[in-house]
Amino acid sequence: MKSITEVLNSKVSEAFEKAGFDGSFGRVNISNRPDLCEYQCNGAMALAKAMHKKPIDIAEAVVENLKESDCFKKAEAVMPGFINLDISEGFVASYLTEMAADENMGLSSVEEKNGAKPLIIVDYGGANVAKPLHVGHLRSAVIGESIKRLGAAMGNRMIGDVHLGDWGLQMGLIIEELKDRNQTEFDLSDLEEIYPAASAKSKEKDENGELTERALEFKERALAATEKLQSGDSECMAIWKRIMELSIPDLKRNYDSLNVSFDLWKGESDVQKYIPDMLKDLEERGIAYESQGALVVDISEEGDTKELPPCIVRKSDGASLYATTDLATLIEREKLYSPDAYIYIADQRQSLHYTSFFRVARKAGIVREDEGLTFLGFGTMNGKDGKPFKTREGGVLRLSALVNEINEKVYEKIRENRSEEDISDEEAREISKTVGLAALKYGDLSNQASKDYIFDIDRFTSFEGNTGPYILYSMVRISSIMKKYCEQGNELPKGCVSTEAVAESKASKDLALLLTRYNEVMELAWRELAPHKICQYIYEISNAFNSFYHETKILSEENEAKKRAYISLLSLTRDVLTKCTDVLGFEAPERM
RNA sequence: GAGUCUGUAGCUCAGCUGGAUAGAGCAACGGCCUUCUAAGCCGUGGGUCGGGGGUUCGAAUCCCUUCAGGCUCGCCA
Repeated sequence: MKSITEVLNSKVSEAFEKAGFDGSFGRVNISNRPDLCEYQCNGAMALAKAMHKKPIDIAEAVVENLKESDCFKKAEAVMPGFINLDISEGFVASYLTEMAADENMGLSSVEEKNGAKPLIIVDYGGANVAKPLHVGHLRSAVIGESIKRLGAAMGNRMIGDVHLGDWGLQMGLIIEELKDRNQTEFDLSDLEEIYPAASAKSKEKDENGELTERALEFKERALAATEKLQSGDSECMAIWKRIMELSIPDLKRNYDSLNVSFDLWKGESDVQKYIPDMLKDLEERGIAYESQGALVVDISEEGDTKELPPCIVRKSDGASLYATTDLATLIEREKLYSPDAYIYIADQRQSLHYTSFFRVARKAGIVREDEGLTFLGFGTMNGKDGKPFKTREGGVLRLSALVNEINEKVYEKIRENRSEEDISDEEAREISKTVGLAALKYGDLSNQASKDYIFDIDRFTSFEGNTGPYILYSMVRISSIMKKYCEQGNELPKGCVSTEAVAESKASKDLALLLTRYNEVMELAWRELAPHKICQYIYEISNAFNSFYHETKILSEENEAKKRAYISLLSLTRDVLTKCTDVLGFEAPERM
């Protein structure tokens, strides 16, 4: 279904052409002066110079051709040459009716490529086995999940891969720590304690800030153990398997609590087998060469503002590193899935790594020319002081602790507002989880992904204004009305929004106009990989709905047809909000 | 030093393919619960869009310059 802007564009372009002007100037925008009009076209002013005409004359000539259109309620030319447009209620209603009848609510699916919808792999999460998830993993999980869902909503076939860090030094550290403790058996709670202890041991420093001998010795052993593991030592492998057995279900639980899920639980260990051949091939084809003992690939390209360092694909000690694994992963994905595009979601600070590894992938022909490689870098989560987020004690905050803290605050809030008889303790706890998650995710996603942002628990849980709970609250209000409407013995109207409902008041028209923009907002958010645009959109819808709600008595409306018309408008509002929040990765409770 | 990103109200953020009076939320102040959930609604005050140039009929938005801050800069991930 064409977006409302596209429809208006074509109408206004036609009017330009009919008046003898270039139709491409007939582009419309949402008005920045809502007091004057709903949409505006500024093309007459841009055109005036080239035509050597007064902008107002052009505008007036165009407006003459718009007067008859049943799409516009008002079309007027205003000095110096603005074309101000109001959309007719009838047109809005018919657009919304078509939208309501469409299974995708007017969202056009992406085009097929080679007979199938595009296949896109999203690489996010970045969890490390044996290390608990901490707040640093939050953004990747939340943004990645949203991008994956958004892509799917647009009709793409999306595959989310957690891309586990399961083959690195942390394994060696744990193996050696177990040895030091003479321990062979361990469970999850042991593991949660062992890794931090081992990590601390390897970083132990003396009063001068130098690593202690014990730390150096321990780290050396851990490196050796990692090496042993990677060469398939059976004892190390056994421990590794046990760690994986314990850790992966735990990670899944953690991600579950965030409503985040992955289709693939692949890790670095899965792609080790591709590395020797890959490096050999790179070297034989002259793409990689030795430099200072390491194997590197030149990645500089014309147009670079700065000479980029080569990408190291094998360390001078022969070990592999980040780029090696990422390239090998790409080889495996090509072999297994051969997708149309990749989206990597990671900390902005890794952007150099991604440009460099993308270039190697292209240069080596690991991915096809037409295959998309996109890096979406996110900014740091800072505390109120503007510095990277830490606990009060200065440590890293576990994700689970953060989630619990938020849920607890939401619970308190519910108890402030609802009594025990009203909402049972059990239900209140359930609702806290749902609302808390929305607070957390909306707080994150409503900021531009690429920017740093201040993570302020107090603000996110205060639930006033532009927050996740506000959105949910609006949805709950709608649900409540619909439920009562059905209890009065009515059936919910399906797929028809009447002109009467749109024209009821300024509030209803505002709401209706916002709803017409659903498909273009989703398309824009997808094109720019910008979930915050969806947040902004549902915030505007919530505002418009609440204003409407406040001034319109819905259930007590005596005119049944009118009541039904209101309900159909609210029904579509709820559907749009539900779909948008679903894409953002949270949902509304039945009540709150 | 080089590259890169950011700088918009007291605070947190939108707006940036140039358009008419720069928008929200929080905080401050004032109204609205016998009526569909007040986690709400309505209103008031608050801004040299870091500074300076330039392009343009028109700049928060484009270009140059300058200041301030963040981040990155071959064997960590």
